[in-house]
Amino acid sequence: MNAKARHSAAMQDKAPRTERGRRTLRRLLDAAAAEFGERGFHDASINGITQRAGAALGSFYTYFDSKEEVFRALVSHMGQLTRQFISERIGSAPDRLTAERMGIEAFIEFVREHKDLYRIVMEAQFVAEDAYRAYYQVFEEAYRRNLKAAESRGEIRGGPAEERAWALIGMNVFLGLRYGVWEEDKSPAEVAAAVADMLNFGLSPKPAEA
Amino acid sequence: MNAKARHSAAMQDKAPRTERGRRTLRRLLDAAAAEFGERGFHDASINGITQRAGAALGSFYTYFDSKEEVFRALVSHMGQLTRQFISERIGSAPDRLTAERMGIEAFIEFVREHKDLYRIVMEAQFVAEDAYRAYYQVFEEAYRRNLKAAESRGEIRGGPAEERAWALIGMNVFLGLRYGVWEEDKSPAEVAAAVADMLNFGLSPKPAEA
DNA sequence: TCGAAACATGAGTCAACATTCAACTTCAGG
DNA sequence: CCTGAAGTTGAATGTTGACTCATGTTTCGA
Repeated sequence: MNAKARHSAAMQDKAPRTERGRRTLRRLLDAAAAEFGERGFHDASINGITQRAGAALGSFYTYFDSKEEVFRALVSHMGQLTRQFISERIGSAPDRLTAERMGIEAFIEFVREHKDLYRIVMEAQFVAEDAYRAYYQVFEEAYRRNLKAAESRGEIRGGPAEERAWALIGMNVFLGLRYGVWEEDKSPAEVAAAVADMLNFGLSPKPAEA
Repeated sequence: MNAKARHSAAMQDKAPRTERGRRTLRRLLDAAAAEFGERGFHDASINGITQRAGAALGSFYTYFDSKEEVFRALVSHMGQLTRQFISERIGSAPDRLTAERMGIEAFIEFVREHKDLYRIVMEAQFVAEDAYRAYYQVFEEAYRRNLKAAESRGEIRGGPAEERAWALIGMNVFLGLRYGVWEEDKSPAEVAAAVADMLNFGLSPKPAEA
């Protein structure tokens, strides 16, 4: 996916045309991720971004229309990275329940490796709510599809896919926050195994009615 | 819980001493909740708050030291309201699994009635992270205690309480966001029932091994 | 080699608040 | 009906930082 497509229509005119331009854009994007991740949207400054990127203040506006636009670009970028990483990691799962456990493990690992971008996604709820909703909407749809498919294969018990999807997303998000961003005191595998057990068999000591 | 205790040591000197003062403080608090809830921390202005409260700009500083301080006061206030509401609602539950379902239902209802305060809590992650962590820490501890107790009563299968607690918190948070804040297209009871089934019996079509 | 398109630069502009403060009002107790 | 503590007022201050733009430099096709 190239820069032009990634940043949508608003960027058409600002897309770099030379190799030098592409390098500068990349540096600005990396710098912005670091700046936003460390200081949050409002405390981040364009100055800080260009400083980190080793570019002049004005250069920022050669590639972006506003502070919010880079932010949105980063949210969208994170969405793609995440989906790609997770889907690669759970691709080898023999069934949905295993996929669920591997997904949790992979997600926590991923968050640890991309704390900056992850904080940006979470902050998007307040800076670019539409981008935030879109981000999770995509996950919800994927989850729904996967749950339906697994149900029809008999891998899981039948039930409403939408509510389950949001519940699973919430679980992942908070596990990522607690064990990925806040503290790394437990291994992702350990956390995933613990939660997967609850997810597979439930909390009830008695099995479900037929 | 009175205003002095609620807003901690930092407010000692600013506590109102007369009835008139208490009324103004209350108006400012309500106005601040509305302003922060609607516009977010950074777009909210002290001017907007005092305007809504029908007070003068300077009066704000008679009761608060800074913009961030009211914000923190509101986060803490929301924590108390939430815990009180939920615990009242699940007080009558015969067992933990029922409590879990009732808790989800109550939480979604509560969020619907307090959208402003709920957005403030979520935004606290970026405005006052310590307050945000403290908020969820309290829930985690309560969850852990409840899960342990239920386990020892044989109401639920044994397992790691901490990971389960964070998973359950995440579920509730996202269900509250989706079905409480974003869209009210499903009844809280419906959502709670759907998720409680997954929580009780798991997704696996086969029961857990002994 | 030349010219134009791309790109880079950073001082300067400008509006938006958070916060302060000195003057003013209210009101209860004496 | 006086006095001082409590509360109210909003103009003024000061800072901050996004965004502009005129000027300069680099790249590259012809």
